[in-house]
Amino acid sequence: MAIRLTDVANEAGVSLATASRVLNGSARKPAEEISLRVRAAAEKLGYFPNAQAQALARSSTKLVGLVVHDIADPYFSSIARGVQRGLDASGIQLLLTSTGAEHDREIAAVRAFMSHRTDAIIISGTRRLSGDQELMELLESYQGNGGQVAMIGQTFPATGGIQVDNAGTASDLAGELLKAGHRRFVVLAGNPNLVTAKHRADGFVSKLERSGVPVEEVLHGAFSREGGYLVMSDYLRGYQSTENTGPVCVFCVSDVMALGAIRAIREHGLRIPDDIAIAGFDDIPTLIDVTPSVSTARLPLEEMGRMAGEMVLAHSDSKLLVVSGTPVLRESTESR
Amino acid sequence: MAIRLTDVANEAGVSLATASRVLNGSARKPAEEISLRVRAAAEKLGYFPNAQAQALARSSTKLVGLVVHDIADPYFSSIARGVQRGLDASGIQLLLTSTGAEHDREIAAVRAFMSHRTDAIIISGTRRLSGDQELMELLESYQGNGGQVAMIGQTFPATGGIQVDNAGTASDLAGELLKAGHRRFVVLAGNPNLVTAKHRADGFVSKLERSGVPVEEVLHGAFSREGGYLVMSDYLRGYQSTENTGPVCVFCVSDVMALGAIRAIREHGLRIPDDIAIAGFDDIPTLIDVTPSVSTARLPLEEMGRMAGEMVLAHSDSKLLVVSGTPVLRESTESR
DNA sequence: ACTATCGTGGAAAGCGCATTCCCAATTCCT
DNA sequence: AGGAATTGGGAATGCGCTTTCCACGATAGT
Repeated sequence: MAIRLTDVANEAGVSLATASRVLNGSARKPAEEISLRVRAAAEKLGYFPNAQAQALARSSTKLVGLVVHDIADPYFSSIARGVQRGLDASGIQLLLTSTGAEHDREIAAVRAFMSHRTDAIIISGTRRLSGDQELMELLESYQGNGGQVAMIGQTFPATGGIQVDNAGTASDLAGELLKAGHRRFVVLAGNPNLVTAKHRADGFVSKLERSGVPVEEVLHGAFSREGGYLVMSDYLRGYQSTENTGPVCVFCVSDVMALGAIRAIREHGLRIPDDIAIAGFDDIPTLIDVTPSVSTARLPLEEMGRMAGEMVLAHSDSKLLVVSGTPVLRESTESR
Repeated sequence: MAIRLTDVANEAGVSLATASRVLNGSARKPAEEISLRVRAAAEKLGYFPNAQAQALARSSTKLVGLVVHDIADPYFSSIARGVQRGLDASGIQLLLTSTGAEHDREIAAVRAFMSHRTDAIIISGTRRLSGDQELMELLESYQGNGGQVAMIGQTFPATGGIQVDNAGTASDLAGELLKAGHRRFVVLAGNPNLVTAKHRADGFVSKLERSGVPVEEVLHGAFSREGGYLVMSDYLRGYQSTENTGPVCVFCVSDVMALGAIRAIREHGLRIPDDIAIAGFDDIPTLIDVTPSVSTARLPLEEMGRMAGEMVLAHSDSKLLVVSGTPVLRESTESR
């Protein structure tokens, strides 16, 4: 069907071995004159190396797999963009899978990547408090076979990657909110089985406790826009901001949840931040177009993706990078 | 390094051929008892088929390539999610490349996909008025070798895909805006060399002309948030909404541009829609969190991606689907 | 001048799997 | 009961490429 290297070799009147040597990065460089002949032949015939065959013969596929929950979620798409950037120069292709946060599909994705013998696997999704056993074993066996693994957000002890200091960052954010004058807090903690959500909530809560301003309520729900919306709607049914205490400040463990919550607040006819203040986590790019501007803890999402990409390229034994977020207070938590 | 099919065959005490037959969808089904033995061996050894080798032996890679401008752009990430959905059931993997809208990288991406012998290539990016020759030839040769091609948005005559009726949709939107009472129009037309941008602008402009309400200005710039911001900022320097004519209605040829423009309007201290009205195109999911809600022409982005995915799976000779957008007027163009 | 090095191109052996033949064992038909 | 038709497993070939390993001529060394 397509042009093979053999055809090019014939056309150029050289052996297969020689053709391979000139067209691909071999250590041995054939003579200039021969090189030109081969290159000319390849050009003339429109030769494209068969990456599958190359992968089989060498033992590297030049493929890396990325698994995310949902590529249309700005959190993940920012990371994906970063990973692309990190891989860009090296001519490596990205195999992408959105799992919809379903555990089974996550595992299936990793299996598929293993089948495709990707040189590395990058996983950006939230680890669970329990039930990650199978995934972990899979990844360890993958690593045992020479595969690189980097996780973004939460890492496994054995795999390494980019670890976010969720608790510390949430704690910092709580501190800033206190400084800003807030004294009433509620947290939308998302799914308590996701370690990311849990660490963020816990970090926030314990900082406030240490400061003598315990949170009023910790509400659980889905770790999504929908979850933020529903839980917030529910909460608002009994909500009152009293004159003397001022508005409650709601901390959502992700910006996406915060956006859902904001929608709920609006529908309830309340004003932000006058009647209720709100803060998120991540600083997804979407926030730039939201009014009022929403307070959050900024994570260098794209950068994190890039680092993960570069990390797996480096082939160094799995490192662990810890990144912290920085609180950024905006209009949504302004107190008057 | 990893377990091979041969190992499984040995473990099960059968031939390589038999092992292959039971573990992969072969026409010939070995006896039940043998099948069980092989499956048990595979399980025990932790066998993963080598997709590269399979691809070489069969002649299909179970890979499809998707090229977009920027995966972090909600327009493209919506489409990407749709494509994933469309491919989901079939166990096909997605090879993703963001090109940053650079022509060279677009071509490089297609080349890479061809090298990887992807079964199909889906391209979602804006065609140019000129300079697409090379890409087109590449795709035709790819098709000649049995590859499926689907383009999303703008298609090449030879390739097929999901064609958006940009002109017609823009025209409809203009019609609605007229009905809503607007009489002064400006269009931020983006990059005039992108056929998508051009068709949208042209469709809008000509509808208004036919209606006897010619647009006041057509402004060009980058087809991006930045572009919308800059061009709008520039325009606003000389802007006045007079009492008798009411505010100008600015049509941006994409939502992303509209968001940039809105930022500019805000910074300029003007209110939407009181001082200036604005409409976009695409209805990207991001809009849901923007206030005031912005008018636009809704495109079923995710659906388009899904259709493209299913189209290339169908292996039918490249079809062409035309989709139209539907105008949806929201707060940003409310006239009082 | 003769042997000990290089430097270079070619032949051939895989990489891991699908698949076409081929052959032995059954089953079927008359 | 005997041969034909059928079933089911195994040996071998090839997918397109990389990479030893060889052979050969050119160069250098003493």
